[in-house]
Amino acid sequence: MGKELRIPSATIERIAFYSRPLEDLLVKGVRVISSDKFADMCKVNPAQIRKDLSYFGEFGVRGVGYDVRDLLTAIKKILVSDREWKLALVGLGNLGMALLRHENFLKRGYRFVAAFDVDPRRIGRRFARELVVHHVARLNEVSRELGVTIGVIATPSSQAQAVSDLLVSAGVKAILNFSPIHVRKPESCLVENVDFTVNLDNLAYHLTRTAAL
Amino acid sequence: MGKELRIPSATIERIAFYSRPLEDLLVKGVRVISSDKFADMCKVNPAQIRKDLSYFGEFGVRGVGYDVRDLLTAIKKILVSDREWKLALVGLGNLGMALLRHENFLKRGYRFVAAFDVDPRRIGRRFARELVVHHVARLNEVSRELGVTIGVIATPSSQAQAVSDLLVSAGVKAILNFSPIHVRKPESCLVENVDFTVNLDNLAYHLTRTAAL
DNA sequence: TGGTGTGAACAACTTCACAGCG
DNA sequence: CGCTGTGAAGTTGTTCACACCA
Repeated sequence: MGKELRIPSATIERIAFYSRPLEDLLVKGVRVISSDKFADMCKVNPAQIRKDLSYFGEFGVRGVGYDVRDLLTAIKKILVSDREWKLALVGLGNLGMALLRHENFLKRGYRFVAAFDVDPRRIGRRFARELVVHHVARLNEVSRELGVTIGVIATPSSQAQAVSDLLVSAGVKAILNFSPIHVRKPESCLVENVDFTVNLDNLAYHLTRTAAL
Repeated sequence: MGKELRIPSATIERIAFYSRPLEDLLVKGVRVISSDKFADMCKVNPAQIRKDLSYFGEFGVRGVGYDVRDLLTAIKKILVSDREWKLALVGLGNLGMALLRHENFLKRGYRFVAAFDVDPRRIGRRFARELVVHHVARLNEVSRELGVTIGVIATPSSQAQAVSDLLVSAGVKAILNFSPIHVRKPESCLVENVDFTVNLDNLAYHLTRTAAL
């Protein structure tokens, strides 16, 4: 019924994921899908899907299912990925470069509008039309000017805390952190950490438990 | 007490994370740490840390705390990251290249021993000492020969399912999947999915709820 | 004394089961 | 009739509180 109650963060993550299979269905020309079939695609329980969606409203038709296009639109609205978010990248090493060039971000409304590094060989380099690499010293100035809302840290971990502080003082309210340390930051700033080796550790652990190698 | 009981998967993920701050402490010369202080570093509840560790044994000393070096060793043993795991990379686009060059993997015992692509310009290219890029057609043969245990998918999503099937048929038992689709695979094969845009969706959602922009 | 290890209380999340509607 | 939406039951994970030990 979508009453204004506390929404489980697990629900948000699943909702974000649902949009991908929905896009597939749309491309394939599927118009309507039941929670049962969709659950199958997403590998979750059908009730889970119904409940997740019910936090935000009533999107289905009883006896029929969900209209694929409408549901996708609704989800994008929920996630606020129906607007464009401006990102700043800090650190243009291998990973940073790959992120800049990664097309999925732009497809989903996340646009890099600024990039920063300390290496003189990288400064001044140009990507896409509008994106120039600046020295980190100009982070505050440039970020504010361009209206950056999300910062992406792709520096060595030794720099991550300093970069985070800079981003915070530049008014950036959310950070996606690819360095393997948890940065210290004020309450008002949100951080998501991404560390691939944690995923590998997980696989390694479960590999040795479940399947004998 | 470390009885052989079911271990929460959330515990495994945290244990994997604990090793990072522990390494920092070790470098700084800190010998012993209490669950309180360590919890502070990791931003979790102290009881959580004690309980997580207690699933695997008794590592602490009452009235004192945990020996940093011993605990780190114990954790590596738990995660089986005290041995080397052999990885195969499929897809040498921007992301794939960045992963190959990313030093953190090797530091933590994950070594790329093979790489595959379909682009003729990439095939035959050499990385590090021992790593040559092969055509995907040779995936089965080369992977078996080198004893690959974990496959990493960094191809466009259109190829992800086919690559997954190939890896499975080459006897690979675990996959780290960077493409934004959930691949279909047999029970016996473990998959971890990584999709940065889901992290961004999360940030975007919480940004608009908590802080007014 | 001070900090671990852990049963028991609590909180969060998931699944069930079915009423209710198209 | 079939499938959604949802309270209630069940499951899993987290935190408390304190016995116990170095």
